[in-house]
Amino acid sequence: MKVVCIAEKPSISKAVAGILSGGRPSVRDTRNKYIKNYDFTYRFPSWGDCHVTFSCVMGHLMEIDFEPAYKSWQSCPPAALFEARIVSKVGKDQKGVYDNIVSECARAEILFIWTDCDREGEHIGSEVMGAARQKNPNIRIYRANFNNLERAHIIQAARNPVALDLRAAAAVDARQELDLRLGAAFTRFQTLQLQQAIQALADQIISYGSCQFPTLGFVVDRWRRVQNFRPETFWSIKVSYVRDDIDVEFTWKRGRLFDQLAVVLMFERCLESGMARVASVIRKPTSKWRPLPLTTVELQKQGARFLGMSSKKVMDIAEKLYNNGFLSYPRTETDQFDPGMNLRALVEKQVVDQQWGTYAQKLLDGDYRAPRNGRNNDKAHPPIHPIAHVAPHALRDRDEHRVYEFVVRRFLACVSEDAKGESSTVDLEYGGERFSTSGLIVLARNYLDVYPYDRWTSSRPLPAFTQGELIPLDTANVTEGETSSPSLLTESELIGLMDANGIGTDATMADHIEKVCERGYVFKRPKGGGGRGGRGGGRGRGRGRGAANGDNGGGGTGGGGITEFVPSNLGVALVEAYDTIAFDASLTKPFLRKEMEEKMRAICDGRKTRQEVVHESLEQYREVFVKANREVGVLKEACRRYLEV
DNA sequence: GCAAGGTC
Repeated sequence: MKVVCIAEKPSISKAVAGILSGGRPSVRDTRNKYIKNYDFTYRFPSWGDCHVTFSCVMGHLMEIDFEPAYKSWQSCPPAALFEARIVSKVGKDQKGVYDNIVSECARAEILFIWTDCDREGEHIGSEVMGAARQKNPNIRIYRANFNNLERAHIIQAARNPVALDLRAAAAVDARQELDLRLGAAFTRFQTLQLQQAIQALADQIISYGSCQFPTLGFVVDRWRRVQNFRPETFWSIKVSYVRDDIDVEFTWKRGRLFDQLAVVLMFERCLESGMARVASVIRKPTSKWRPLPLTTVELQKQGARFLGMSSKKVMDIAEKLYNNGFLSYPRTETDQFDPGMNLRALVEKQVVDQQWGTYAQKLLDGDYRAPRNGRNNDKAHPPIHPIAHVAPHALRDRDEHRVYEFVVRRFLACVSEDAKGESSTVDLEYGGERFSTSGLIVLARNYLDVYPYDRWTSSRPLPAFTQGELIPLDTANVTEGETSSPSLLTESELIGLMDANGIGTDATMADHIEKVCERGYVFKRPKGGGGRGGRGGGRGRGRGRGAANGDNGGGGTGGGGITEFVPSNLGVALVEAYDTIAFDASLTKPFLRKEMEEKMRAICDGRKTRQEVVHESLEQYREVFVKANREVGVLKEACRRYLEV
């Protein structure tokens, strides 16, 4: 019996073939330089002794597009793209991969699919199925259910083949079709209309996509909040008392109020009451939790915040480290380690390191703790962790080492003890008002010793207070302050918003951010560099031309500062126009994407068919499209206003 | 010349 196994990527086929063959597969080259065929024999309980060929694809095999007749932008009105026939073909550069599957399966009895166990993985599996049936329509098809590469888990998966989830594959089919139709129709519509109407946009592509537009929307939303910000004056009461040479400031429990008269009245009541009384003294143990296992989103956020790199750059580096076998797969939503994973063995690999080796050894000597579990599990990949130790000099690029170092420190922190401390809180009662101060003593830094990205330090020590004692305060004042302007979106915040709103996936978020820069919808600039407030802070900049501000190459290299996003005039105009045209269905809001997620879930659950979802969604999109066409004047007007000043 | 999703 011949069995052909196909994984989603080279690393998986290599790892699984290694486990099932007992480390001794024979290796054959294919027509793709990244892909090998691993041959070995294996006894499957249900199929007996088999000749196995283990190979893989590299992501999706097929791509969809409109029939060639619709290729030219002049060939049809954009609205026709809602009905145009779509064809599926072998992807560019995928011919060798495709042919390998066709020929390997031609003489096989069984196709055993080992793609990732997520929706896209089911879809890729269905593409592999199509290729396998090309020359062998009767081949039997199974799927492996696995979500990590632990030996026992893989063997378990090999012994218990399941069926491919064709509903999940159908859900992806629906998403692909809708993204293509909606994206292409609106891109052509906007581009053709605006190029012709506005000189400054004559040779610019004004693309629409269900991820790029909401990404732009986030940037513009925040920018508007900054523009519309007006400082407000607030008042508060502050009291202080010196004991043992320590000046202790107590803050008002009410925080701050925007009513000066009210604050003054309360303050007077305080003064009239004479002395303050210590209402309570509470000392209790406290701790600062160690971080969760590392996901892609978290890596990108922290990379932007602590390493000063763009999310794109962090991902590029992480992929490179993965391809060199230093890091595990960098695209994961999972923040729980599988209980079967041998994490101590991974810690052991780090004891040789100059910087954190001693710490790793301490973990092995007894400080090791099982990691915390987060709430996410994509059922396809473990959290990002180091696979091998890499000495600093082995990585020529300094940024590569900084990303590697972050992943290692994060991993070691995950399996450490929480930091421990003692907090003390002293509450005062003064003229019917409550005041409070608190102190912290860090008793055991624990994970903080290896994870400098978190800060937790002891405050100045508090003098001793006794509950019930009366205190003659040294100062008591009404203070005045102004609310301060929010700041523009940082990359870390943008990633957070995209994640929270389901815009893009772990693998694509950085691409969407890059895309809106490339289209000239938004610009990046060093945080704090642009000065804030004042109308026009972001307006004089960028004529909506293209990624102008010279950031493209080195996006935050040097490990330097944090960047923030400013919308271009074009970006602001687009958001404003679509908010006007159809606020409830604005294309720059995240909900189209959220609806899509819901629809895909409906297909997966069997509540709806692919056809039903596509049909009803197209109906809905067509309505928005018709409205946009009818009110194209609003779009043009907005662009004129912002671009032809 | 259009999307978003895999992966290299």
